[in-house]
Amino acid sequence: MPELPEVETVARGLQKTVAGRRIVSVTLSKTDFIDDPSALETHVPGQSIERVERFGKFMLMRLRKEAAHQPTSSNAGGDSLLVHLGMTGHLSPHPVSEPSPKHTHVRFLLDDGRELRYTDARRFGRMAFLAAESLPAELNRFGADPLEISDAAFAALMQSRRSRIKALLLDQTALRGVGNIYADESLWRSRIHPMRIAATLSANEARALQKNLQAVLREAIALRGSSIIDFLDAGGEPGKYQRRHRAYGREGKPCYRCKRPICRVIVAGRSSYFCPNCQPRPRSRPRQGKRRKPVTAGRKRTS
DNA sequence: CTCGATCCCTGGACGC
DNA sequence: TGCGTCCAGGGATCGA
Repeated sequence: MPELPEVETVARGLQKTVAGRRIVSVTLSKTDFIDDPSALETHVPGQSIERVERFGKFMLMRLRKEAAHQPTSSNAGGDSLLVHLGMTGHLSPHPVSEPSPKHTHVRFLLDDGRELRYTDARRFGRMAFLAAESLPAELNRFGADPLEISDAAFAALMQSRRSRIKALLLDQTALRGVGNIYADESLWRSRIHPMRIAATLSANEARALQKNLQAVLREAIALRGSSIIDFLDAGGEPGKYQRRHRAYGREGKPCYRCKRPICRVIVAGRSSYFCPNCQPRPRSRPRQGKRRKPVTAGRKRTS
């Protein structure tokens, strides 16, 4: 499932193989995962792919109009194409002569005779053409990049939330790019239970989580991501990071630290793998309503 | 603010 | 061999 490292891998691959190419035409089949299919068909042909970047779990393809009088400042204010791979999305260039696999929903014909194809069996992905003026608002909906966030901002984020840490890590408006695998891996490394309330993490725990999250993401990028089901990079190659998983997908298998079996619980609607020994349950059950009586003195004024 | 439930969608795993 | 059922899971949405 493409998360930050997988998307980074694909984006780097596309940057090498299709940046600079002009899109000659666009062919759509299923379009229910595209924000505005006709805008895509209308505005993309004729533009060239200036750069391919990652933004959270999105691929951000910056376009440039070939027409002569466009602002030459290039990447500042062009249109762009946003692509989310969802669970099963693939985006890669192929010779047009090569038959398209099933579930190929978008084909961008390039000026060098290849085709950039988007295939996605489950169509959990998303594609959107964004005119220059609408890009900032779209990107602003998302939180900080976990690899770039400052220590202070990460600590402040943890302190400000009463949600369970696993849910917070998955919240794209808080941090962009973290998904189920890397959330679990970073919590395991940090010895933090997925149901801990974020604001109850100590300063040391928060710092450890930040560093471990960043380390996990960097290592995964170096190994070109995790291939669980069918992730493939832009060159059709699987990643290798799944071999390094210490928690994710290991229910019942021994913890790499203490040998006790890894457990699975559902948090934030997602399977969460953790070691019950190394990652102890929070003391009080999160959100149990009435615990103790309001006790005398101070009710904090909350609003 | 935060939660769980529900839906989207298809293919792979599993049981008989 | 074939069929039915369950499950995975990112994200949007809705009601609590």
